[in-house]
Amino acid sequence: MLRLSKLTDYAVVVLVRLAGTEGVQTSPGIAASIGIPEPTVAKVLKTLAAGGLVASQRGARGGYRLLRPLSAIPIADVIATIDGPIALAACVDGSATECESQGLCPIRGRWDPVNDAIHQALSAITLADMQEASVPRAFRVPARPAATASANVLPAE
Amino acid sequence: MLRLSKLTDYAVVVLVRLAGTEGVQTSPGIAASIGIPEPTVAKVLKTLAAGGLVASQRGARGGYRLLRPLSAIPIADVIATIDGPIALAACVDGSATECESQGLCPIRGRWDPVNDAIHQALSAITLADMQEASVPRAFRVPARPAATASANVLPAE
DNA sequence: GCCAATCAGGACCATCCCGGTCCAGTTAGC
DNA sequence: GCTAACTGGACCGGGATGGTCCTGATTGGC
Repeated sequence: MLRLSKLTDYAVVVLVRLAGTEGVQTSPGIAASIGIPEPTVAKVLKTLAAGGLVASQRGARGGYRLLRPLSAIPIADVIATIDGPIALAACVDGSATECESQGLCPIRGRWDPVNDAIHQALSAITLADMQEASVPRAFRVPARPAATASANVLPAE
Repeated sequence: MLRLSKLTDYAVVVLVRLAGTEGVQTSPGIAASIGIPEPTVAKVLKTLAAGGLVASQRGARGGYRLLRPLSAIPIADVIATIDGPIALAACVDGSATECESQGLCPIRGRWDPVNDAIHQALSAITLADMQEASVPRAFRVPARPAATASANVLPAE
């Protein structure tokens, strides 16, 4: 299934959401606007800040803001920030864990080309590619001030 | 981390090992030769047989044999057989599970191009690509009959 | 015709990792 | 000084994964 962590999925949503505004946005505000539990969003944002994808402003009236435009953020970066370096299996050069049967394993280290291929593929696609097209126009939030955000981001339903 | 299941890793090793002989090989024999617990190898082989990558011969003197040369088996097939269809996240068209906040999610369904890119990358690399080159010559088991396999597959070193 | 070897297919369990929550601490505006 | 917000850590439960075992079906040999 090639499982990608759910946190990474959230991160993409959060980043796209963050791109919709010019000022900083608080994690409670973002959480409310995308319908993800607040502590989880906070954790994602903290990780993204540590990874240098977003900037954090502490204190009152603080929040997070995007450091680069979506078009300059390949998904590989997001995945690497949240999930750690992109590597398929344990049998990769970087990993410290040696597979126990390495003396017998006939293809040890051979996952590298596969990893490279995947890394290339993921580096070629940016968040902007994921955002544009086929997104319902209703959700293209156009730089709305965060002030009243928590009140009316939810479509009337 | 983009975790790939360990079973898939085993499957690759098993398939490469299977390619080293012309006749059928039993699962205990393969297990002994690659240093992986026998029941686990049996499970992998069963799955591979169900997926059409190997053929099984039941009864006494039965075993498994490869159906295609390694060069005709893209890793995407192995992964799909063991781990299920290649899909990164839950937010994919094929998945029946709807993400609960789909009304709010601004990029729903947008993982598809990413999945396609990864699928292409994995389809372009075959098991032969992973086997050849940079493998110690000692491990290039040259079509050795399975009869005495369990005794001397371990290179003297 | 019987027996042994081997695959088939399931149930089953333990362990690890992930997702999610919470708390104490720090910073910055008012 | 107080409050709002980020920071960093610990913490815990659930689910998936890896691994084992058992029973049955099939085939070849004696």
